[in-house]
Amino acid sequence: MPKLVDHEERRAHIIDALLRSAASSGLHSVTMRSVAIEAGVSVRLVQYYFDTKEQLLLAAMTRLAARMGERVQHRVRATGATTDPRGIIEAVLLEAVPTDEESRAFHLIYTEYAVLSVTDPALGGRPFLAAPDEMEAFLVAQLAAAQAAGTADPHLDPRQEAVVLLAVSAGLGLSVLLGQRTAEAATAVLHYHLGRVFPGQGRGRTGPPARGASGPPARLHPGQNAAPFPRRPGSLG
Amino acid sequence: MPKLVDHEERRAHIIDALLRSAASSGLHSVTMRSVAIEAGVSVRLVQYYFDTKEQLLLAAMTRLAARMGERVQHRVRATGATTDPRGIIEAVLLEAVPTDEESRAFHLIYTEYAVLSVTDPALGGRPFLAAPDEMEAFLVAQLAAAQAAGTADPHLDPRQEAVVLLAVSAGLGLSVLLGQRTAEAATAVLHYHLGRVFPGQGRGRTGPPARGASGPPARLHPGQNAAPFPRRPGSLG
DNA sequence: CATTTGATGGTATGGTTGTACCACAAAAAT
DNA sequence: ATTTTTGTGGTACAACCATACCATCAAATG
Repeated sequence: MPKLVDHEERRAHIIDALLRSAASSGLHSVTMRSVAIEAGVSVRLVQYYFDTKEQLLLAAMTRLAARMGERVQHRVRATGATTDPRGIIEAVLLEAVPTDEESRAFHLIYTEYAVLSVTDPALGGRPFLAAPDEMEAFLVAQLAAAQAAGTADPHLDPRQEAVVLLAVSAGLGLSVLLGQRTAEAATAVLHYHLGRVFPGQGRGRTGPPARGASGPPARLHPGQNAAPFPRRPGSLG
Repeated sequence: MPKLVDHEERRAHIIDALLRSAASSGLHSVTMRSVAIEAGVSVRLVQYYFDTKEQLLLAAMTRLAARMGERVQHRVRATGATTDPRGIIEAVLLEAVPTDEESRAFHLIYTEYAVLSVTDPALGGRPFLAAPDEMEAFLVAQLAAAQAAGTADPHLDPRQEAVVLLAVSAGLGLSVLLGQRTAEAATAVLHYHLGRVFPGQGRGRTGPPARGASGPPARLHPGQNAAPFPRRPGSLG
């Protein structure tokens, strides 16, 4: 063989370029050319390592799903204690709330892929079916453990509550992505809700809220965008 | 003036064609031609009533947002009683869960628009900013009323709880859209959660759940798609 | 009756996209 | 030293897209 080239490394490099390109102007606007330019290679090379655009998009989606798993794991590990169910659950759910620009870009592309995979048969949602299933089972186990330890409300149904938690997390994350809420507001709401699931005296409020003052305003002023990230002048065509 | 033509009626007809086209193969794949064909008119006519594609998409989004409001109102009115907060809230939140193909199509396009509006500056999310704000204020009022009437848990913070409810609704609806959950499972989870907010003996369970049997399974078998709607052979290109 | 004007069809055009094809260099294999 | 193989660049091509332009028909107004 002639030139020694690590194929996987090259593929990863190109995929990263795609993700960067998609982060700035949307997944729908990525083209073979834009990816090639972003990666600093010729279009031919993108063709060489991923025969078709479909395969490139598919590979990027797979990588994205894998990275999601790493992110959650990393967050849980960063919590330190792997034994406190509440901390673990909080870490897992908070991953869905984009805080800085990096995580915002990540979740934006992830969401775009998810929505795209609904209509595009080539993106049969395999990577999106496995992850939530595992996540849900994981949460069920953590909730049950917390109940056994006496920290979680024993009245809860772990199965249903796990689904609720996942939905709250996804819904809040999406609202932040859409600019309806700030990341801080979403985080506060998530903490509030966890306080209801874990009624320990830690964070949860037990008495009724003071009238007229119920924490930081959960929504923004109308017309004000929560996410002042730069919006490129754009296509839509 | 020559031919008598109701412009608004023509525009509505074309917009409906766009929505139908988007429902079947995704918003990203709608083109002037596809809309014209679906509407049974020439491309020139689409140009005539909406000068540019951008304006067409914008008009469709506006109509979509308006229709969302009508849908929620219609659902609330169909409940009959406009005085029972729980019923009203339940109706509002259930609207986000697509049950039949029609509502699935509607919510799919709505979601596609929402995601698209993040990256596309021409779709500055005005229609998506106003609706959730109103919805949230509405829920806050209903929750407060329910608390005053003694049907809702007085420990709740109406502001935060309204955001949680909205997030649960959106998250569940999205999961159904993505084929991760059936509409029935999502509805069951929503009922469960409302039972926790309204701890009356109506639906809510008070005791701890029986071990190993916690209602209908909230998730599907892996690999099985929750929504066997026809997926057209498709582009992705 | 003439003419203006709104509604419509058809077609041309400039640009973009994904992909196929051709060429070539360099290193390994023979 | 020749041949094969692999990585890379450039370019051509067919399809498609949004849009601009040209033409026409019909109706209402003068």
